[in-house]
Amino acid sequence: MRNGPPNARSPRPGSIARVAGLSYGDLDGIFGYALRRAQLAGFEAFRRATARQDITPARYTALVIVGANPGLTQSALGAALGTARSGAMMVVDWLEARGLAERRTLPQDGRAWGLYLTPQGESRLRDLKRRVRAGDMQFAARLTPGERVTLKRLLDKLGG
Amino acid sequence: MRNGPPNARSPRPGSIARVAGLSYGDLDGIFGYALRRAQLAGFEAFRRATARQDITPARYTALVIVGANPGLTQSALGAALGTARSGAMMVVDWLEARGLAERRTLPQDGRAWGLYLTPQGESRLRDLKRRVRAGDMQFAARLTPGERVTLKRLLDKLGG
DNA sequence: TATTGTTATACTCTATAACTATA
DNA sequence: TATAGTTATAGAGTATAACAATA
Repeated sequence: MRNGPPNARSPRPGSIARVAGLSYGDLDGIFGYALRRAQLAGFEAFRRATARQDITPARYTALVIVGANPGLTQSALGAALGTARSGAMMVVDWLEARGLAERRTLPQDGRAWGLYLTPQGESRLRDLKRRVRAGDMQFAARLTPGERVTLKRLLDKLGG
Repeated sequence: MRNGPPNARSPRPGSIARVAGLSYGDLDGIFGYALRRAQLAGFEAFRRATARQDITPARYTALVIVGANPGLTQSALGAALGTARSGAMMVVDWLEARGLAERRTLPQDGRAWGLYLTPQGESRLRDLKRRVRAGDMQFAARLTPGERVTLKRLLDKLGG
């Protein structure tokens, strides 16, 4: 059963704090593992920044991308999210059910929908952007400004 | 329906290659997003390195940690994996069903099991370590040696 | 009382396949 | 025939709660 406030996300696996006295063996030599740990800390920062917002990283990503690419099709959104069409469908259903986005027919292609944020979606996105940026800056504050620039450059080399 | 070879993992969401001509808006300024992209690339490297092995990052992590901490309890393993006891149970069931690990009674505590790798588990782990290390090095080869040292240091500052 | 392991259950996410309507 | 969207279904992963045995 859920124990959080209504419409809140269930707690993330999130904090995998190191267990004192435990050996992590080879894992500490694997970049993939270090990336995973850092990314979970980033998830946790996102979760804190969007607490009681019923938002997830995937939903936030969809909001940002639709906002930045009005008229986008669901297939294109699915490609951007790295998910199948059916997954994009569910995200768009979720956004539409909350009045944040809408599907409009496209004159040039009767098969596809164009996706657009509603005014409430735009407003909601502005608020979420503020929260997420602030949480992300707080998360990255463990690094110096120079380290942040370096990290961003190296991550982009690895992840595109 | 599954389309891979028997016992293979289903394909990861994995490659979220950038969609040409799409704007990613604010996402490119968020460390959490860059971390997520890089980590997915790392997952993909892990998947390639362990193809047709029916292994997952979580199972591999469990193997390494049990191997490095013989006699570990399931609760401690769950804490290391950042999962609930029931989740640790399922991983251990999986390892035990394949003869890779075993539960032994602990004289000092009748409630808990001690976890140990079997000889097959040790052997399998040695092979997997070779594969994972090689895949990880290939993945990180996109960086210079100096960049790799720097990245590891910065990730550890973020993820513990 | 608290903790360990266990079981049962529910929920989320995602992939797959089949279907329709358009191209 | 190919593609966009839709629907239904299945599987993996994980959290929660309740329980028995032990501390």
